[in-house]
Formats: sequence, structure tokens, C-alpha cells
Amino acid sequence: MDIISKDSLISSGKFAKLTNLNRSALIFYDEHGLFSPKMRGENGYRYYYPRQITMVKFLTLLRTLDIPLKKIRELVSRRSPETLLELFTEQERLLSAEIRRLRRAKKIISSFHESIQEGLAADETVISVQNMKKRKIHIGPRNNFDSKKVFFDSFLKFCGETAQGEWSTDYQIGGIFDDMGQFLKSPGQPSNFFTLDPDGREVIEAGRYLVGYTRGYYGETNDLPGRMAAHAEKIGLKFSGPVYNVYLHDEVCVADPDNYLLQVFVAVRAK
Amino acid sequence: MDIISKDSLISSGKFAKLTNLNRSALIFYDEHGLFSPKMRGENGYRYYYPRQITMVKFLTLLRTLDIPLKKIRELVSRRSPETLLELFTEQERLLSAEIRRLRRAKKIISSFHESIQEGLAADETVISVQNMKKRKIHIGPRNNFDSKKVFFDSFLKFCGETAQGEWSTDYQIGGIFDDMGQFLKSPGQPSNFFTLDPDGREVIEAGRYLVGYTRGYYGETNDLPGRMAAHAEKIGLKFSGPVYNVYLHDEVCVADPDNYLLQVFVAVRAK
DNA sequence: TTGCTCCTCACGTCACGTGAGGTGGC
DNA sequence: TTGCTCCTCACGTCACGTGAGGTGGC
Repeated sequence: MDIISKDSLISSGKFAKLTNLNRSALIFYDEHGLFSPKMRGENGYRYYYPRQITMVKFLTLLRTLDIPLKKIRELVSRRSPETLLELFTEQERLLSAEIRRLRRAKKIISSFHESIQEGLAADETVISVQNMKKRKIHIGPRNNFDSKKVFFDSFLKFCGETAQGEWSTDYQIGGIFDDMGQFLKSPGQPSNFFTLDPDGREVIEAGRYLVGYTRGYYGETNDLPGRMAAHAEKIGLKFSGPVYNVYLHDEVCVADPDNYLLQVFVAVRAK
Repeated sequence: MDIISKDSLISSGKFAKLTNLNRSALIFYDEHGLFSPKMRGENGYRYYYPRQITMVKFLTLLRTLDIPLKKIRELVSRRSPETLLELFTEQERLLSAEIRRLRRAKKIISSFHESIQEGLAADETVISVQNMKKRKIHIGPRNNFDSKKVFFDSFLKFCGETAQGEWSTDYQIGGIFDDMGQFLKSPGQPSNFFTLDPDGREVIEAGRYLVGYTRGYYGETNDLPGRMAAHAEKIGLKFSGPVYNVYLHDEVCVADPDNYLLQVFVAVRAK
């Protein structure tokens, strides 16, 4: 209960408890000349005085604010209201930036979470018409699949270029084909890559889409293009606008490349 | 422009640029068996293949989400949609907790910012009536200033006890006196300490307060109590409710303890 | 005497970043 | 020949946390 010693000399262990600091932190500060006990016993014991709590409060406050010890050390002897206001203003900026970074991480998680779950719920055997909601995306430069370039050369180039710019390449990446004709002709070669970036400039419009799924490595669409075309024909729909390819399951959540889950969708209208 | 080599072998430097990773990170992953180039030249040069970008994207995504390499390593071979959903859910929690911590740090900064600026604007020579806004606080246990206990013993005890509980001792600390009589009688011995914690249970009510300032170390009020009593008498006000002591400038922003700036305020009414 | 507390090394953490010193390739 | 790129050590970072091995105090 009354852990304050009567003669006002406090051992390192007790002082640690009172200040809610780890004893090793106290020793660390002592060894690094930041904050030392007022007294040492003959046996080497560290003894603190109650009023030394103010220095501990100073240190723990600034550490709580993630201010590095180096800055704290510089500050100790130069403290002034003006210096502190300046430091706090700057630290506020750093904290805000870090919060933004973490929020972005959370957005990325949500985005993947949604895709992975959508993938788990998908029935690969079925081609169906679905209403899709509007999504923002960032579209990369037009791909150039000449005779020598293959899928991964273009993909790597897209990653390199988005990495150079301010665009995040962390969101899932998909491919766009100008129209169903192009997708049928060269299904492994999208005209552009895009990321499902919620801060992107471009959009995938909300609307009715014909949706199909297939499994396989990047660029492999198996018989899906043909099946989608046949299905549309059968139920009397015609395609409109670009064809989107999105990997709901990719290297992020599947170890075997042959099991990547591709979702293909394209807007449809009645004929 | 075309940094993709024609034979699809990419040196570590080029691959680093394409993936927007530092070359040293690539080497680090290689050395730690997380991700290695598909080929080594006879001279030891690392050569990557374009399709290795998928592994880099996997790694950088998870690192962006602040997932430690240890977990990533465990995950690599056990990836599945379910595992990933679980990991993401947990990481979301961690990120949220960290965001809360940083937000709290920002709140603390704002609080100090306000106090420090108020202190800079204060005129110590003047006692005045001011309208104060409502503030939330957390009030500690009642102090026990018996014959042997001095200011810092009580203060330390307060810090120790708030540290044990869920209360933050990082916000500024002030003292409360039951009424003006008690403050006049023993101005260095507040009946309770409190923190200016915006998540506190108790409040300082909004209203008209008589406000005075003085400089000095903790517990030193100089002639302020008397001056405040005299001033109230002179302008025909009577005191109501507790007397609050708050250090606008303390060890956080002032190196010399004799320059700590104390603000004292107490609600007043017309006689 | 038995715990409990205190001490001082010394090493581990985490994911790289940064030279130093030297070599290979166009 | 001159840069440029690549290599391999090896050490630094940051603020402690965690033993190991031993001693002091009630």
C-alpha cells in the first residue's frame, strides 16, 4: 500500500513501479546519461528521490509521443515553451502521416478481404449475370505485346511504372481488354493493367455484368472466353464496353499458381 | 525506357528498380531464404526472372501491412484463402490499435499545445475574471498530507496509482482544493490531484472563474492566494466551489523549476 | 535460512541501410 | 580507359528486454 519509503529514498524497483516504467528502462536511461538516480548506495544500489518523478514524466510523455531519445536528449537543456510548441507541431505532422499510412494499410486489407471472400463464394462452373457496384481503379499505360514481349514483361513494366509514380501497386491488379472481341482473340494480353485502388482516377461503372470464373496462372483463361460468348448468345445479351480480368485469389493467398482464381466480367445489354 | 532485358534475365539493380525495392532488401531476402533469384551468374551476380515479380508483390504487400517477416516466412508455404483472411483480420486489429495509440498521442499534443500557448499569453501581474469552457478531467484519490508526507510523496503516490489503473498520467496534472478557504490555509497541499484527460469521468464546469498566475516550483503559490482573495473582495465577488491549480508551463517545456507557470482558478459569483 | 531485490555484463531484437574494399562488363 | 554495376563482409540502427551469474537485506 504505502510503497513510498519513509526516508524518501526509493530503490530502482519501487521507483519503476511508481512510474510505471520498466526497471531496465530506468537503467538504460542511467547508462546513457539521460536520467540518473540522485544517489548510489555503497553496494551500487540506485536510489531515487520522489521529486525525480518530474523528469520521468517528461521522458515518458515524449516517448509516448514517439519522440526519439536523441531528440529528447537535445531538448533537455534547451527546453522552452517555444521549442516545445515547435517540436509538438512537427511531431503532430509525423503522427498524422503515420496514421495515414496505417489507414491505407487497413484499406488495402479490406480490399483484399473482399476479393478473397468473393473468391471463396464464387461458383466456377457457372456463368451468370450480376449487378456490380461502382469501383475506383487506377489504369496503367497501354501494353505493347509485340512479338518478343510476353505477359510478364508487360506486367513488370506496369509495376515498375506505377512504382515510379505516386500510384500504389499494393492493391490487386487486373487487366482490361478494349472489348469482348479483343478478349476472345488474345485472352492473355490485356491492353492495360489496372489496380483496384480506391483512390484511383478511373472507375469501373456500376451495372449488369456477365461474370465468369476460371483457375490458372496469369494470362491463362482456359475456355472461359468462349463459354462467356456462348452463354451471352444463348440468353440473348450483347456485350458493351471493356472486359475486366481480376484475380480474386492470386499469389497472396494461394501457393499453387495453377489455382489462382480469375474473375472475368463485362457489361451486358439486351440485344 | 525499356529496362527489361531481352533475354528476360534481370540483374539485382534493375529488378530492384522495377519492384521499387531497395537492392539491399533483395539481398536480405536472399540471405534469409525468403526469396532468391532464380539464377546466379558465374561471377556471383544475381539474376531474376520477370515472373518472380509475383513473389516480390506478395512480400511487399504483407510488409506494407506491417506484417513481420517471421509471420510471412511461416505463411509462404501454407498460404490459403482462409489463412489469409484470418491473418488480415488479426492485422486489422493490430493496425486499429496502433491508430488509436497514435490518435491518443495527438490528443495529448493538442492538450499541451493549448496549455503552453495559454501560458505564453498569460499576464502574471493581473488577476482577472475569465469565462472558461468545460473540460473533462480524471480526479485521483484524496491526498493525505499528514505530518510526514510532503507534496512529492502524495504526487508520486497519485502517479503510481493512476499508472496502475487504466488512467493515463501523460496529460497535464493539476491540483484541486475543496474551496478557497482550504487553498488559503494550505496552498501547497491540494486535496486531490487530477489529469486534464479528455476521456476523464469528471468535469471542470464551464463558467466564470477568477484566474491568477504565478511562477515557481510545485506547491509554491507565493502571494497568489491572498492576492486572489483580496481582488475578489474588491470587485464584490464571492467564491464558489473548488479551487483548481494547473501548471501551464512545467518540466515539459521549462528547464528551470522556478519558472514553472501556475494557473489558479476558482468559480465566482456576485455577492 | 529463504525468498526477494538488486547489481553488472552481454546478447537479442527487427529489417534492413550504409559504407569499405574489391571486381566484372560495356 | 572510364564509369557504372555488382559482389561480400561487417557494422550501425533503436530503445530497450531478457537472461546469466552473482550478491545484499530482512
